[in-house]
Amino acid sequence: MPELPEVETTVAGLRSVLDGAVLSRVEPRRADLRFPIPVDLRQRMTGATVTGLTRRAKYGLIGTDRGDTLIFHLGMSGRWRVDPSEIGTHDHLILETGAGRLLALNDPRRFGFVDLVRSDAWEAYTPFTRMGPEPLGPDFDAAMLVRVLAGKGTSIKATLLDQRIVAGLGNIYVCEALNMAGIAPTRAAGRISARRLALLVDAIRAVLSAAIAAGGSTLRDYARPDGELGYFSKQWRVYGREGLPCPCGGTVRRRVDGGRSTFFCQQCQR
DNA sequence: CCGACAACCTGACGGC
DNA sequence: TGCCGTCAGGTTGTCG
Repeated sequence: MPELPEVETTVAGLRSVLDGAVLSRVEPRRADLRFPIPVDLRQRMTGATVTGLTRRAKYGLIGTDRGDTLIFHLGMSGRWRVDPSEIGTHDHLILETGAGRLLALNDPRRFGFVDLVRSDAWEAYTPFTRMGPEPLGPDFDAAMLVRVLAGKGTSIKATLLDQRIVAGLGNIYVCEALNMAGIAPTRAAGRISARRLALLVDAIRAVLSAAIAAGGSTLRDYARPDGELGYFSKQWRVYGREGLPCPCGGTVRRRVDGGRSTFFCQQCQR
């Protein structure tokens, strides 16, 4: 489930294999995922040395010494397989290092994509120019939320899923954070007190940090050959738990908003 | 301004 | 066994 924590642990896993490595083989296995794979990707990346990996929102970035940065997005079902025993149907991009390590970008649904940008201009990459701050970064705080949510009639759930407000949250962690903060998902974003928005900021930071920590300590990394859920799924308070108890003692409910499931507790979320 | 919905895809799972 | 409906982590655009 690639939301911010999964991309973070994925990038950490890739870093241990790729950072400083030479890309001896770069092989797209098909012409497109959600969007076309750049036709010159193989030519531009093959033989390059990886100089660093980072994450922005739900995007991973792999920089090279040629001034190119490979950007990837995992969509709904994407993941990197590390040293797979064989290349499978949905392995769409293969990377091999000079040390013989193998990485395969696997994405059955192909909602993900890869792209190539000049490293000195990655911030100008279109998706990034419209994006809100990193939820774990210094620019995301209660004062900022108060400012951008003022007057908004949109539900707080839809608002937090809007990457222009804050970048990296998805359906799972929005449900979890709203439950932790005791805020009903349907509440109008502009009608939440500054005090409760401060609790929401804390909740978002806490749930993301805990998920990253679980990925880092128990999963080690999200990039691995199998497709098991990360350990953090065991810690879900409401997501996927319809009919089961909320930590407050209430019962978790499910509703559908804009075609997506929302899990929440009527007793403690107002 | 806001919510609903479709589209892009494949796979897993439950019911019969 | 198998068929069918439903659902799934994201994003973007359109419509009313």
